[in-house]
Amino acid sequence: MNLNSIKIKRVFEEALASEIRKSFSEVIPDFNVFSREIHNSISTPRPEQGDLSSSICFALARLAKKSPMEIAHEMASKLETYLGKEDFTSRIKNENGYINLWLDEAEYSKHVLEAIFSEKEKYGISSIGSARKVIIEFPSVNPNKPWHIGHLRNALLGDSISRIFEANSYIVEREDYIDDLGLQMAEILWGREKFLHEDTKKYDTLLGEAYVEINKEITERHAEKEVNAILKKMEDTSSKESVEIRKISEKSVRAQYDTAFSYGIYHDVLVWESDIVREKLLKHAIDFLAEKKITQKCTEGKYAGCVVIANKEPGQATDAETDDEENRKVLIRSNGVATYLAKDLAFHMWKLGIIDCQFNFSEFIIQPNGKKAYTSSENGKAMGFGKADLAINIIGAAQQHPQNLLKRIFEEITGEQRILHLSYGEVSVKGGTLSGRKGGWIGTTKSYTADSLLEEMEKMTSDIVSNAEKPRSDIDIKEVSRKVALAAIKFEFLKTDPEKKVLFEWDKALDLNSNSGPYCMYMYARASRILERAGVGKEGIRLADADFKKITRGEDFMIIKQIGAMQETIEKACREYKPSIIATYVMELSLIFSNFYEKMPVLSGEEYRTLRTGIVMAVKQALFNMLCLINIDTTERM
RNA sequence: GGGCAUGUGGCGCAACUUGGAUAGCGCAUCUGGCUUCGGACCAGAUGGUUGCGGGUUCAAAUCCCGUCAUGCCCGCCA
Repeated sequence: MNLNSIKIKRVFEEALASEIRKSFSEVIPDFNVFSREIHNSISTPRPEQGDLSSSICFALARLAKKSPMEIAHEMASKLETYLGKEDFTSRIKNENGYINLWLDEAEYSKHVLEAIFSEKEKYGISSIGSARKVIIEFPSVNPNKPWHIGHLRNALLGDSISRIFEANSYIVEREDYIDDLGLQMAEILWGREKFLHEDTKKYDTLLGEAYVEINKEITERHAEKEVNAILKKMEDTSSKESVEIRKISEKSVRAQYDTAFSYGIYHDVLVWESDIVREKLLKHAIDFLAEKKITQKCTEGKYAGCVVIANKEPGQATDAETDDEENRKVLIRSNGVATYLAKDLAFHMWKLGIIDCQFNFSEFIIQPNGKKAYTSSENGKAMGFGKADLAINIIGAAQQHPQNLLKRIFEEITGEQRILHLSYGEVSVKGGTLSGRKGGWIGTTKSYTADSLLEEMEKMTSDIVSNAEKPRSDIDIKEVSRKVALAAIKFEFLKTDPEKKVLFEWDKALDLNSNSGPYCMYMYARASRILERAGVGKEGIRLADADFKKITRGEDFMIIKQIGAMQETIEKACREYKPSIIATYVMELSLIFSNFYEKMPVLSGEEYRTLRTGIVMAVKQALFNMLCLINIDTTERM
């Protein structure tokens, strides 16, 4: 059994609960409520105060009308009987009213190293997902432009969240929604002859630049009606307009996916708006909602002739008195055309398997990781996509309201919370926004595309790699500088809480001094070299030869504790859907490791050698596993 | 007008969900450290009324009320 930080916490909690039940049950009104308080009272104190700590005596003090110090003193001595070798607990002390628990550092270290050596890349994974299927949608960029740095944030978040959910035993389907029937594509169609010319440029960039021109022209010539006429024709998926725009879109998406691949981002399935329309998914959905009486058809008033739905977010009352005109949202306009929300509802019904609508799928592309990405299509065959237990949408904070509406409607339909919206703050640049319409992504000197960001970053890293103080002759400069560039970008984007908005500035983005991605990679490379020097090959070391009595209360044990907390961290990142939690963990581990090898020589000193080599091996594995969750590649040398 | 989010040393962030011991990390600034397992490194120092004002509590960055600032959302657009 793997006794990591989660289980030790539970052991401590149970000991506390059982002792408190014995001594304080008379003053505790509801023990179930109080056990929650016990759970929350446990935290990790600073190292000199122990390995786990509980502040529960303060709560008991009020109930029992005694001082917390007194209670802590009595409790500590009673809790000593719970200490046991099998839990690796060795000491209980009370201090200032807190109860502090110490682990047996030798035994716990041995246990953690054994666990990580036997589980290797599986160490730290959790089973909380219990094979439930989750469909994660990202980044769903319109096919009329290249990915800019805002789309990149979305894609990196989606990719990392996918990895984190997989590490928690969810079955993950990475899905990308392509809106090839939107207004923007109609505009492309309107102006393609005048503005879209073949070029050596990447097709998505070509299209994006042409689109900005086209949009300007439409505004100047007041051609909105002509565009709308095209849009209407596109709705018929057999029309030549629809067929042509699908062709243009596919070419553009392939170009966008070259960008995705350069960042190591992959998908399982692409779903196209045009296929949704062809398969009449929308009609099925509207019928379903009408049958459930969730929607209604208005016959009079402002929304006469429309199909509408209550405009309320989760938790808001849906009773009749607030159910006036203002609180409705249109699904089908009086002219019979569906709104965006209606389409989104229909699509989510497919995602969650609420209505049965079989799309056909065919192979879209074989990705560099060897996995095929499939696409919905007119021809092809039925496959097992969709029908998920949970749908996660990686969508900007601007869409909070429609996403909440969506969540609420599905809560009404299914009676449970099966849609999650991972909302993230938008990326802006100094001059303004990254608008696709106005071309904000084009920038003034360098364009704010994901492609040029990687290109610029690679220039920087290749410079640093080749001009290092002690240049290495045994590395492939191109390969290493690309890996470092990617690490720098990914770490920078993922270390920040998704909720925070980001102001992108070139000089800050390219400042590698303040970036932790390469630092963590460096620590991995250092660990590799130490092991190489130690002569550790594939067979590893004999842990039985390690003298665990030599573990101190310094950086060595801090590393052990950090590694023991890996599963806890992976679960937390999943529950809160925050890759930044993983990034912080990796950063902390790197910092401790750096301190460790500075202070504690690994190779000199026979009696320490096997033990510390083992710790270095464990660090290397832990860094690898966790960096993988934020899609950062490691390198043995740099 | 209504709703959501954000506000923490000069800068960028963490801790807020679940109140707890001295508010943690990086950059920048200053001072030190390589004949030693890789200097993309390490040690030390300077720098904070956690936007502001109340309240709850033995205890508040964290919870509650108010307030200010910034950004976003609120269409028979997508």
